[in-house]
Formats: sequence, structure tokens, C-alpha cells
Amino acid sequence: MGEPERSVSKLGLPDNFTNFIQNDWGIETLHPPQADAMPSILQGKNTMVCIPTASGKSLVAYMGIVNQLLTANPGSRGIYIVPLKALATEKLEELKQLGESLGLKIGLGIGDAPSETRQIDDCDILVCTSEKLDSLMRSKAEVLRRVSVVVADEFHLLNDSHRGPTMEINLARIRHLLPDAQIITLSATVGNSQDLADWLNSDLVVSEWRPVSLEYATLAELDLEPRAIQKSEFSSSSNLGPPRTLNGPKSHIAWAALSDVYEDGGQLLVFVSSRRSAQSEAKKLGQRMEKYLQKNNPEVLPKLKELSQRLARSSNSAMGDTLAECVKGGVAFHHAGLMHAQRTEIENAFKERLLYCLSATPTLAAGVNLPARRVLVRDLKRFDDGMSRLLPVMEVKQMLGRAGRPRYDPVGEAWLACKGGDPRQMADEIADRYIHGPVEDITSKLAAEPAMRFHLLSSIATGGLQTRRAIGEFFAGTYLGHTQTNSYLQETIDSMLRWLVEKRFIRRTNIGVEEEDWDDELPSWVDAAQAASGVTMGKKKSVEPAEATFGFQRASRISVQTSSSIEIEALDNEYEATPMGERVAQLYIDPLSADILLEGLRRAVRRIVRKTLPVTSFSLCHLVAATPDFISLWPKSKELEFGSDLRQKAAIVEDELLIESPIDERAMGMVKSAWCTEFWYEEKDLRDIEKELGVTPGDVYSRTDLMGWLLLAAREILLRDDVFAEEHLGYVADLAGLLELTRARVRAGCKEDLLQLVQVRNVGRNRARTLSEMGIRTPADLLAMSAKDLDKLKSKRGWGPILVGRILDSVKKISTKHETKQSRSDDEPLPGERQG
DNA sequence: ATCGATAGTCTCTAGACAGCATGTC
DNA sequence: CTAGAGACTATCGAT
Repeated sequence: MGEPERSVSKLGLPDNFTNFIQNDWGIETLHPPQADAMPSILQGKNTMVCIPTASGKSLVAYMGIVNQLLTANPGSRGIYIVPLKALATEKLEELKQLGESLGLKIGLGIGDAPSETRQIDDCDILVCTSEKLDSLMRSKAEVLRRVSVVVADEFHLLNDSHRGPTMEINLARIRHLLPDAQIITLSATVGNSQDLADWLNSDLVVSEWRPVSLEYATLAELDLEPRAIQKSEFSSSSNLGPPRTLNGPKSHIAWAALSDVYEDGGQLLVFVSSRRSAQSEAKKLGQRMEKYLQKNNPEVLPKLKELSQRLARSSNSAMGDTLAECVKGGVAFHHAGLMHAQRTEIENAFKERLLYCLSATPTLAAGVNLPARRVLVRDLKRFDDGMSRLLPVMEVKQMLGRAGRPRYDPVGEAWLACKGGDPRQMADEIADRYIHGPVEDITSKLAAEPAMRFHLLSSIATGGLQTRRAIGEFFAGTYLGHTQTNSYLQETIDSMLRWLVEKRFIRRTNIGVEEEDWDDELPSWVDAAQAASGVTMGKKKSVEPAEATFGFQRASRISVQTSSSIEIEALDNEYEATPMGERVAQLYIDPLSADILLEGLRRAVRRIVRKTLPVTSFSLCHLVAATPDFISLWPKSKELEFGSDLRQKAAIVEDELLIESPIDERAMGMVKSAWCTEFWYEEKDLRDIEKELGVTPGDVYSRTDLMGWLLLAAREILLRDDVFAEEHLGYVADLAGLLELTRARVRAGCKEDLLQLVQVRNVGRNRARTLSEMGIRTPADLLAMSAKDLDKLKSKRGWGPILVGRILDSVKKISTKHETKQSRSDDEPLPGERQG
């Protein structure tokens, strides 16, 4: 294909769009794979584009969207789905530029702020994470109104056992509801892209083309052997380089790779398999690099020092100190234990080429675009599920694909470190597998229990599916249905349907009414009476049928007692969600989490009523930590030893726990999770938390964030539980109040007395405590401060006139709102209370 | 006695999505 | 089929 065919101006796109691309983005010609995709894209056909990352996939999708919104279906809307919030933000920025010149409004849906909703409602293009889209489709069908085109980016994530099913359901539902919408999927190269394209009835465009050539090489000890080159047409050096031997110590190949690329004016990314390795590698490289720079390039040291000091000042952990230390030598580590601010600081410094090297865990491979001249995958194995395994080819390709900065680097260098055994033989094997070998196929993970549980409930509760037949047909439209036998699919569905019925998230509405709905027909006093006399709840069966005589294998596989003898759900069976089931689907939590919370909260209510065992914030956090939606912390082996602090804590709080707690690792992990949260809302310093529990600030934040979300869900679940007698509803409300209080404290990380101050913008738990120590307890107190006190405040460390001014400004806004907003727990109506 | 290199032993393991609520002069 | 790096500790030798 010659140049003219690929000219942007020949595509027949709207003039303003063409102008924008040419003038603002400086793109005159499309890359070959982009051009290949255009006919199908512009005809509005479903299209799957499989090309390497950073080779301009997004532009193809943007063109498809604009074509639909402006030309093919004027006034329609588009959705752009990504797997990470960071990517959503990145796409949002690009689309905003585009939108400004075309008069299109762009919305963002990543679940961060309630204020998103408005822009979600009236935008022309919605950028969102797949979970957020799923959630939106559950709660408001309007998201799909007038949608003519849907883009699914990083589509190979369908293969991910945790996140993949959501993507699969999203597309199945979109196709179900909007059969005419154009679906554009963007993916890295995968083994069976044709299967995926068939499923989506898509044209398929596959290409290995890259904007920068990529040279794959193996590094065995210090021997570098180039193995293959992936060319771009502009490449000046399109021939494989000769093998060579690097200078440097054999015992530290990352240093050999770094010093080598530095001398050539490039940067290095090192991928390792654990956070600890990332840090220690960065430390070692940083030390060597600092010495090296002192000798060869001392003028850059002050700049690095400045960055280091900035990091050190804002550091609130030993990890942060280490980071600042590494940076002195122009090296940093990058993993999810970093706080967001640290992470972006590092990323930006690397983009500006102030840093020479990042040593990273896989976070960096999947995240935002951050290329470097050279990539070294140091560790090809990772410990996973009790075993050390080789990384999938797809993942390694993703890391290696980060090599080569367009416009800066003539060629990207993708290096694989080969260790163990005979290095040369190793290198050959590794090259066969990762360089010349096939990429894995993508398979559906939807049949796995958690995914099926989660999405099956949603399809009934919020997806409008009522009959067994409709459910079966819908799931047949997923990739699972496309690739698996029908009987397997239907069996998987049936066994999970029975679980959901058993747990009363759904009920059958047209059969076995006497039997199935018997529970629901019970007057509530029966339950209450049982509760009061200590009968265990939630396990009672209506009529226990004879043991199943067929299908027992399936039944036992999900370890659920079926409450009926029906093993095959008849096709004309009908289902509806219970109010609880519907709420659970909207809260977007795993029904199993809901079940765990429900049982624990019922115990809590009984405790409160009988005034037996205590129910505390710790109880509730511990309960939440037992939920599969919470990512539990894991105890270290020292913490598991008899007499350890963690053991002692577990013993102290034993009475507070709402669930069985065997003394195994998992249980100790739950205690540790709750303890970490407790440290946080008891205002313990992050540094101390790190020291005592080995949990870095980034992890503390991620856990407390999760905790806050699930505490809210817990409250909602409690308030929709209908088993308690009227006389006990007051206690239920008390518990709901405790949940709310705990959530507020977890969110702000403070004790109860600071909760009001913390509402003020620019006031977090630390500043609030400072104010509190000065006798200021509420936002109103802030306004009433004397000039003398204000001066005293302004002179405090970390405070200044600007900050104080800003705080007073925002206090004025809040104080009015606060009056009306403040809700007394005793004003809150009890569930079932009639309005007087 | 002190320090330091070295070998042997013990410990530990990547990442990251979701809810909420509502006007404002 | 399926660990290996990093942190810590013991040991021994040089000074």
C-alpha cells in the first residue's frame, strides 16, 4: 500500500476532524495496520484490531467513534471501555482535545466521585472502566440510550480470571440490548484472535507492525544474543545486531544493562517478580549509578537530589525513604505499594528522562504508556498459587513491548535475562518460548464460580431475564457459550441458580410455590422467635427432599445443599430477584460476600439485643475482611508464631469477632486486615503501621478504601434484611449507625471527634487533630477563631496563611450545608417504620 | 578484639475494579 | 512439569 491510500485526508472523515488530526495531533498518514482497519471501521462493521501496544490502536477507535457520531448516526453516543482507571484518565484527556474541536462532550465513569453521574448522563462519549459500565447497566438502562458504537480496549484482558468475565458480560449485554451498535475491540496479539472475532461477528485485523522496531535478545550472563527483529517501515537499523558481551559484573546483569544503555543515551526498564526485588534492585542500581554519575556526569546530580528531597519530604514510610535514596542515583522502583503521588512523580520524572531506570513489578506493563529504549525482563518466573511458574508469553510480550520510544529511540531493545542451568541452553529455550513461540489462546473465565455467581444474579436482578430459557440464551451469547458445549454451560448455570435460590437472592416464581416460597410466607415473628431462642438462622430448609439421585457430582462440586429435588431447571422456570438480591446486584458485590455479611450482621443484632458479647467497629471490619470482595492482608510467618503481637491481638479481640475464627493463616490474615484498619482509624501514624504490620501506605489506602465501600454495602444489606421482629428494629438501627460511624472513621482515618472537621476540604486527619488540640472541634469553631489564634495556626509547621485562607473559604461553603445535612441517628427511620 | 568476607539458612512472593448522592447563588 | 532472590546468621580468617 502506497502513501496516498493511507493519507488521513482521503478517509472521507468530517473536515473538522481531519483538520484536527492533522493540525493538533500532527498525523498526516495512518500506520499500515491502522489503514487496514479503516474500511471495516468506517463501514460501521464490528472490528477486532490486534496490534501491539502503543502502535496507534486508539486512533482507529476514535475514528470509528467520530464516524458514527458525526456521519453515520448523527447525534448518537459512544462508549470507550478500558480496564484501568489510569487508562481511562489517559483516554479522557485525548478525547477531550478531540471533543473540544468537534463539539462533543466527553464523560468519565470510573467510580471515583458521585459527581461523575451528571457527565455520564449527558456526554456524547463515555470513557469508563468495564466494572463501572457493568454497574451502570445494572442501575440505569439509559447509559445505552442512543449508543451506536462501543470500543473495548485491552480486550485480551478477557483472559483474566478476575476481570475478564465482566468484559465478557458487558459485550454480551450490549449485543443483546443494542444489536445494531458497532463493536470495536482492540487487543494485543493473542493466539486465537479469530475465535474472538467470530464470537463478536467481527472483521479481524492482525498486525505485528510497530512504530519503532523492536529487537528481541536473550541475555545469558553477560552474553547478549539478538534473536529477532520486529520491524517498522521507518526503521533505519532493520538488521539484527551482532551478538556481544556486556561490560560489568556477572553477578549484576541489570547494572550491566543499565550502564550499557546509559552510555548510549537511553533509559532502562527492569521487570522483576516481586516488590521486594523491585526495591532492592533499584537500591543496588541507584548506588552504582550514583557513583558512576559522580565520575562521569556530576552536573545531573543536583537535579536528582532535588527530586530525592521532594520525595523524602513527602515520605511517610521507610519505603518512601528508600525511594528517595534510590532516586539520588537516577533510579526508582515502581509497584503498587507506592502511594499515588509517589507513583506519578516517578513516572513523570522518567518521562522527562530525569531518571535513567525504573525497576518495576508488572504494574508498569499494563498501566499507562511509559516506554524506554531498553527493557530487561529479569525474572521470567513468578510465585503464584503455591508454586513458581513461568510467566505467560502474553504478559512478557506486554513488558517487552514497552521498549522503544517513538521519535526518540531508533530501535527498542527487548531483553530477556536467562538464568539457571547452562546459560546458553537456557537462552535458546527462552527464545523459543518467548520470542519465537506462539502467544497463548484466550479462554473464557466466566464459568468459574465467583464470576458466574456474580453475573447470574445480576442478569436476573437487573438484566431483565426471567425465564430459564432466556437466561440460557443470554449466556449462550457470551464467549463462554461460544466456546463451550451447551450442556456444560447449562449445568454451570443450573447449579449456581440453585445456590442463589437457596440463599434467597432469587426465587422461583412459577413452580413449587408451596415448597419454595414457604420461607417467605412465614410471618416474621417466627424468625424472630427462633432467633430469640437461639436457633441458628439462615440454614433452615422448608422440606428436605430425598437425597438427589442424579446430578450429585455437580451438586457436591459447589458444596451447596439444594433445597429442592429438581436437578435440571426446566426451561420455562421463572425467577425473580428478592429485594435483597436486587440490592446486592446494584451494590456490585459478590453474592457470597453479601451472604457472609448477612449472617455476621444477624449475629451482631442478636448480640446487641441480648447484651451478651460486644459488637465494635473492629467486629465489623473483621467481618468485612472475611468477604471475598475484600483483599485480605496476609500474615508473615513471624506473625503466625505463638505469642506474636498478631496472635495476642487475635486473642484480645476474640469476643468481638462475628465469624468462626479457626487459627489458620487465612483467619489471621483477616485479623491483621481488621487490625490495620483499626490502626488507621485510631489515627496511628502510617510509618508506625508500616513498622508494626509491614504494610506500606499505598496498601493501607487501598485496604481502607475497600473497607469503606464494603461497610456501606453491609449497612445496606442489614437494612434490607427482613428477619427481625419489629421490637428489635431499634437494635438493627443501632447497628446500622455503628456501621455508618465506622465507615466515616475508616474513610477519614480518624477518631470520632474529628469527623466534623474532616469534612472541610484541605483538612485531613492530621490537620484536624492539630486544630482539635487548639480547641477547635467543629467547622463553626473554625469560623469563630480569633485573629490571635489564626496567627498561631499560621505559624505552625506545615501551615501557612494561604492554607488557612483556603480552609476558611471551604468551611464557609460547608458550614451552611452541614446544618441541614447533619443527620441524627435517632432521626433515621427504622426499617418498616411508617411515616407519621 | 574487631571487622569483614563468605557460605549457609531462613523467609517470602503482582495487580486493582466496584458504591455513595443532589443541587447553587 | 513447577523457584529463586533477598535478608539474615554463622563461621572463619585477616588485621
